[in-house]
This record gives sequence, structure tokens and C-alpha cells, in this order.
Amino acid sequence: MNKRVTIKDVAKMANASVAAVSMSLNNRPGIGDEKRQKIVEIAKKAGYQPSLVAKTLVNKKSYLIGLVIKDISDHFFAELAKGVEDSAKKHGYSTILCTTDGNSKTQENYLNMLRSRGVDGIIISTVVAEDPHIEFLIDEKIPFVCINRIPLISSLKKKAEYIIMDNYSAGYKGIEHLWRLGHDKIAIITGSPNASNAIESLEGSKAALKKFGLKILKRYIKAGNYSHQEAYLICKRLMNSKNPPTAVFAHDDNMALGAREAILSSGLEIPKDIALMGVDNIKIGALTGIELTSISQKKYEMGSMGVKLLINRIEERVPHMVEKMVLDAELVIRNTCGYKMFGYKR
Amino acid sequence: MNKRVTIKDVAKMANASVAAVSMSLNNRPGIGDEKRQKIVEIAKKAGYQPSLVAKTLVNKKSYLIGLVIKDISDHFFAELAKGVEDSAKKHGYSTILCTTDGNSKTQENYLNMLRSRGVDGIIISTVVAEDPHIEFLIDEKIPFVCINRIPLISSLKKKAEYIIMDNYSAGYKGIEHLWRLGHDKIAIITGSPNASNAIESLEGSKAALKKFGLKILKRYIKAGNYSHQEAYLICKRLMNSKNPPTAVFAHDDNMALGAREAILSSGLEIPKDIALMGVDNIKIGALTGIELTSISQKKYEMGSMGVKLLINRIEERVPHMVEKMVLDAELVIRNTCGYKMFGYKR
DNA sequence: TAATTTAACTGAAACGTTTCAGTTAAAAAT
DNA sequence: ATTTTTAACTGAAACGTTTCAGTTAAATTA
Repeated sequence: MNKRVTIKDVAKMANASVAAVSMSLNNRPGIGDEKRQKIVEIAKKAGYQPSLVAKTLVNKKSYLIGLVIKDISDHFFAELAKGVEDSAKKHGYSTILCTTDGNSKTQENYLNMLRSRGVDGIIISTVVAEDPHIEFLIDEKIPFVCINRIPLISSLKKKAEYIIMDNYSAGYKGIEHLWRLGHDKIAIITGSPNASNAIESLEGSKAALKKFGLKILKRYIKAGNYSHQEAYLICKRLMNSKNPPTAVFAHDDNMALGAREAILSSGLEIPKDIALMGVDNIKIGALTGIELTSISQKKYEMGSMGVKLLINRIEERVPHMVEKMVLDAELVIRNTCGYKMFGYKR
Repeated sequence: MNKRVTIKDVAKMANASVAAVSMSLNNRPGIGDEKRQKIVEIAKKAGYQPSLVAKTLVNKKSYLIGLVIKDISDHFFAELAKGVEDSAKKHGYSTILCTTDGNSKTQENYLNMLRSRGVDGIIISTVVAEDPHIEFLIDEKIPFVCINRIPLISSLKKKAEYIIMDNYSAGYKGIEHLWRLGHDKIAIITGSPNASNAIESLEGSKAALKKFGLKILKRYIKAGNYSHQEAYLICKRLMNSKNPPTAVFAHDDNMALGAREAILSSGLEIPKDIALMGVDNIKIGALTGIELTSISQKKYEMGSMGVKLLINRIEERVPHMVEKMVLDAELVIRNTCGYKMFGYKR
């Protein structure tokens, strides 16, 4: 940092009091038009820029929000982050980027840091089902909104504000689609077992399996932790097993893409030999030659809506209530399941 | 923000002076071991967390860096951001994410904001060739490092620290590869005409064209502004022109992917009917069925190295010199140019 | 014209830290 | 036993703002 020109400096230049300068620059009443204009002008000429850190200290308002995600290079989070940043910018807030890489300790450190920096609120999409850190946010009365994942402990869930997709329904719809296409041997690659979205998707999928009279087989249900690489390995193993599935439903597009590599490298064709389906509807899924059937998640919108909620809460303009939004899970049919080629069988 | 427990509070609890507490907690000398321990313990018990904003104000050190990029949902920037954030975290800094969407006014606003927030330094990858804002960073002595793009005004270029790829060479190598594969009608989709990387890539490409005796034709050289959609449109037009190219070299993978959609939608096959090449080597280029030949950019490394340089500069550990790194442009051959199928013709 | 209201302006405290110059008391040196 | 040195500790100023209680002077009222 540098020898900045401070409010004192302009006070001296304008020979006015520090208070007068502050009032002038912030359009507060209590100062004559003439003097105000003079001060404003002098401040401008001197290149005065207020110190947001000093302001933050006295106003107890930082215009800063924290964004806590797993990995910014993941397409899902990148879109989400874009929504967050755009909306924050529009409302006059800045965004501190915190990526945890799924590490709970890192998340804790970040949460502490954000609090120390006096952020006005937090957008968090890394909470796990029984997250030990969320309580701290509530205790400290730091506004926050969960995106995509929520705490599952009911006392916390009640108090938390969130925007999520209807994951149960997503999990259900995927299986339904595959089943109607004629598949009976459907493998599922789930997310992290401690993430609410993964848990609920799986429940939805299981419910559908049951509904359609399909067995819930351990060997067809594998945890992929939202990792491309992991999904690749799992799928590879699945392909080589004695009774390989005819369809794989990955509960995340990145994993679906990993599975795709495994399938293709086995010489199989999609969807002719095997159906593949993901969740999230990331952009690259639409590329010609990929054309991944998926379940749409409104990533950008979740981000931008998220900060809107957050700011409502921060500025308490809106009569306070804990907002909970669950967005519809919408099937987007492309080419990896074969609907367009073969149609529904049942 | 909230009723936090401050240093005063713990001073009272420990009945010690505020100074004593500060010294204890920061491991400064001048306080007895016994008292220090007692204070540390009490602080911990009370859940004391220092206010980084107060610290910043007095220390004139924020442990904050600004990251200024165009678009976080762009794979290139997302990887870069990951490198930046990881490295910042490792060094104890936090990252403020600023996305400009290519808007110069937005960039200016962000730069001012960052200064007002007292960031210790800035990573910026949105400077244009004749950027009017860079000078301000130099004047204010705010450490910054440019990534991927630099100011081209020589007085500024001299003073700026940066990490870039050898874009000239990238532009050259792409044409060379295509030429050796037998192509004479090569279209180029360039980046933004005011970005140094685009300018230099184009120069490299032109030099190669010349070298190999090819004409530099206006109708084959189009500015795509790093936009997928724009490149799609351009390529579509190219395909429909009376004398369509047999190869297109997009100076960015996103644009290459846009071009790819255009080509494929015309019923042409890659690389059989037309060759396609990009720059950046983004991850999805490696997906089976895409397999885009490209020029590798070390995105993550540029980001992490960038903050390393920045922090050296900030903390002035390293004898000060203006660092300039230009990374090799390395051709990564996949399937969109036909090398593996046909080999070099010349 | 004197008393009162109002508007313009200022000084100083406060926000939560660090640090510097002092003060006190114990330890070391004479 | 007195002086000197050292160590432990404290009060207050400073960082750059905002705000509140006062002060001054001009404008209004009686």
C-alpha cells in the first residue's frame, strides 16, 4: 500500500474540517452547497479515493462476500461463480474466492478468514450433510446461503437459507428415462456420500429402481466423488465385470464424461451399445459428438439468485424469512441414451 | 458484522493491557512467558479472532490480491484462476475475483476498488495493448503481474512484470504444422485485435504464411474476439464462401470449438475434409471425439507462478528486478489436423 | 432590538489493531 | 548497599474513516 491522499489531506487543502469532507463526499446533510462543491472538486483533483478498509472498520460493512466452492476449474462451479460474481458486482459487492478442494479443514480456515475480514455474507456450496462449521455461521449471525448442497441435520437445515435443485427428482427422472428406454441393468455413479445432493439423488434413483421393479444392486451403485478420473476407473471396472450394465447414470456430468472415456476406450458405442447419462447439463455436454443427455441445473442462476437472497438478508430490506428454493430438475435429452434413435420402449 | 470479541475484551479478561495482548498473540518479544501463555489461553477460550480489517489499517498490509480476468466460466481463465487461488492460499493470501467481461470501464472500476481495499498486489490478464489503466498501477506503486497479455506501449512494457506464452511462436507453429500437412488455404480466426497475445500470434502466423510462400488474404483472416459464438459464425461464412479454406487455425480453443460446430454442421468431416487447430490446449480438447490439436498453454502454472512473482515483489524478499517470463509454445498433436492419419506432406 | 431558531461547520471519540515511548520493578553489577 | 542494566508491562498515538455533541454565526421571529 502507499502514501494515499486521505480525507485529512483534502480537508487541509480545502481548509475545512475532516467532518466536512466526509459529509460532502457522502452526500450527507449539514454542509452548504458552495463548500460541498468546492470540497468535492478538490477531492477529485487530488485523486482522493476513500479507503474501504477504514470505512469497513467504522461502518461495520465491508461490501464483501465470500464464495466457498470446491474447485473453480470445475465447469459447474465456474458457471456458479460467474453468476455470483456478476450479481455481486451489480449490487456493489466484491467477491472473495475460496476453493476448498473438498477439504474440510480448508473450508474451516476459509470460513474463519472470511469472518476476520468482516465479509457481509457468504455463498457456500461445499457443506456436507453433517457439517460442523455451519453452526458457527449461524451462531455468529453471518448471513449465508447454501447452494447445491445443504446441511441435513434438521435443526440446521431449518435455519439455513438455500437454493438447490430437486435432486431426488433428478435421480428419479434419470432412472425413469433409462428404464423406459428398455434398460434393466443400470449402473449409478453417485457423488460424495456425505453431500446432500448426492444422498438425495441416490434416494431418488433408488426409489425409481424400486418403482420399476429393478433390483438395487451394490455392484451397480458406486461412489464417484464427482471426479472425472474416479468415474473413469469405476466405469472401466464395470465394463470388465461379468455382468456389465447396459446403461450408466452418473450423478454429475464430469463423471459422465469420465465414464464416457472408459466406455469409448472399451470399443463400445454410445448409445448403441450402452446408454450414458449425467446431471448438471454443463456446456460442453452440448458439443457435437458429445451430446450428453443430462438433467439441467441452473448454475448461473443459482449463483446470481443466491447473492440476491444473501443481499436481501444482509441489507434486511425484505422482511426477514429464511428462504429456501428448490428448483425443478429438467431432463434434457440429447444423444447418449438413444431416445432419438430408438424411442421409449415402455 | 457482529459484536465480536476484541483485543480489548481479552485484555480486560486477562487483566492485562491491550498492548500485552497484542504482543502475546503475535509472538512479539517484551512479554513474560507466563503472562503470554495465560493471555493466549484466555483469548482462545473466548474465541477471539483478530480483525483483519483493523490489522490491515494499521499494518498497511491486507494479504489480499486481486485477480482480474475476463470471464471465470471460460476454461482458460478458470484454470488460471485455480492456479492463482491455490498459490495465494498457500502463501496466506486471499483472492478477490474480478471479472470484466472485456469491458474496459469495468476493469477500471475494479482496479479502483482493489486499490481502495488496499490489496497488496494484482494479477491481471485483461490488459489491452494500449491500456490506459496500467500506468495508474505503476504510478501508485501497486505490485502487479500481467498474465497472458501485456501492454505493448514500450515504456509500460518495460516496467511491467509478466508471464506470457511465446505467442508469436504459437502463431507460427500452427501455420507451419498445417502447411506441412499440405494445406495452402488456411483461415485464421484471431483473438481481439487490441490484445497483445492476439497481435503477436497473428504476426507469427503471418510470418509463417510468408515464409512458406502463402498469400496473406484478408478473406482468410478474421477477428473472433475469443468468442465461441463469433467463431462459429465466422467459420460458417467461411464454409459458404466461394473458395473455402481447407484448414482453420483458431487462435484459441474456445473459438476452435465454435468453428468445429460450424464445420460439423456443414456435414464436413474433421480432419478428412478440413483441418482444425486451436491454441490453449484446454482440457476438453482432449475428450474422445473432440481431440483437438492445439498449442499448449500452461494455464495453471501461469497462475501459480504469477502469484509467486507477485508475492516476491510484495514482500521484497527477492532483490527487486522486473521479471518477465515467456513460456515456450508447444504443439500438441491430436486428431483434428490429420497428422496421425496422413503425416506430413512436406 | 433582543431572543430564538436554524444552518453551517468543527473537534473529538470511536472502530480494532500495532507500536513507541515511558514507567515500574526485579536482577545484575559495582 | 547503591547504582546500573534489563525485562516486563502500560498508556496513548496512529491508521483513515464516520458521527455525535457542540460552537458559531446568520436568519427568523417576536
